[in-house]
Amino acid sequence: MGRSPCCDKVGLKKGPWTPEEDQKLLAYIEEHGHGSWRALPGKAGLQRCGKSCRLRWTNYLRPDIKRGKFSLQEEQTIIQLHALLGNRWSAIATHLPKRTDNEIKNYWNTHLKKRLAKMGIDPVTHKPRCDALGSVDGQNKSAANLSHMAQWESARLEAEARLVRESKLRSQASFHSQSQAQQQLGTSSASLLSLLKQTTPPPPPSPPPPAPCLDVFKAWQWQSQGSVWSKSSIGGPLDLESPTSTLSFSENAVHSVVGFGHNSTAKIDSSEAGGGDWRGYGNGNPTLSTSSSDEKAEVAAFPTADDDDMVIFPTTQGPWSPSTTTAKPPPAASSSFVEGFTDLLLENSDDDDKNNNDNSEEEEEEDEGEDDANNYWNNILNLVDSSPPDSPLF
DNA sequence: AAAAGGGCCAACCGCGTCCAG
DNA sequence: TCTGGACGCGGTTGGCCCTTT
Repeated sequence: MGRSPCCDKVGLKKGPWTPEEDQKLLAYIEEHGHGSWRALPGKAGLQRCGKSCRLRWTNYLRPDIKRGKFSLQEEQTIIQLHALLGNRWSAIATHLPKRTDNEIKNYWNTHLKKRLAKMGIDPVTHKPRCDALGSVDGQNKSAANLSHMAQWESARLEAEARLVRESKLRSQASFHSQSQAQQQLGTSSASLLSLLKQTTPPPPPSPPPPAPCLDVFKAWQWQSQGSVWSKSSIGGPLDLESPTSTLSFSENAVHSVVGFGHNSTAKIDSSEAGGGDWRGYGNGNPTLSTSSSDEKAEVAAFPTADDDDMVIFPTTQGPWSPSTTTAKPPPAASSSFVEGFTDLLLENSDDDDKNNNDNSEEEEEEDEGEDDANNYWNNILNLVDSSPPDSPLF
């Protein structure tokens, strides 16, 4: 493949932007919008290629860009999302609305990557490194469990995403095929979470789909009230009987735009869910839950490394409900998002993070190894739980 | 005080994807 | 269905600035 660079034309300026150029670009976009980037430079009187203009706008001139140091919360978000998404900076940036992907990427490469390495966590895989975990068997096992959970979840997501896509294709082919697809979805959920089903009553029969629109990714909803097994933000009784998945079909495909950290319901219209942009799911990282009905089971299930021993994570922050499954209690306190992870971060902060020392007073006891790893991944899971619904990934 | 080294960040490059014709 | 233009994304680079020697 390969296309010639858009700035091959002689006479086009490259390199740092001058204030005059910024002003021209700003003024033009404010008045006309950017429209076609290709055509913009000529209209705006800039000797730049459209790409350069776009970059300058999105990374610097855009009015909604927050500049300056990253807050601790932002750091946590980046790290946790990177654990789930990898180097998909644009996707990560959607969770930090006022930060650009470029900025996040730079910050990661220059600060966070090093800090994680210092913590003994591989910044690429986010797995604790063996040499840093200590030699205690329990610690190693715990780390193995945690990474196993993440890997299992990734695989699960990939499988479900694939099935959603397939179901969409089928639904487009014919109404009959659509029913088939749903059957497969149910089957998939059943197989993926069969262990879970062993300990919970079977879900009620799924009603026929009202429309061929898929509302995917209803799971991981933020529950501000802290109810572990709660229903979707729409309300209604809690369905503990359907821990399978929450892929639902709804009449109206809606984009629900809710701010990060608030009650959120991820909805993706059928075009996105089926034939649309699934790039974000390519590596199977983001979380997808499906259900056979409109019920949204607020649960994420992970096998441990033992695999015969399912761990059920409440996807909300709140008290663990022992009545839900035979599972173990949550492995670490997810209730303190900041404390656990922040301590980890601050503990390993470089000198350049001294501005965050407000929290350092809270650093007290630390259970090295297992607790750290638990906190690390639990916070990642919590973050997924609270991910913004308008993200292309969740 | 000057040179060297490293960190940081804005900008560029090339590839992948989307979409209209 | 195919093709090419346009855009978006992630990796990389160049150069400024700060710190260290």
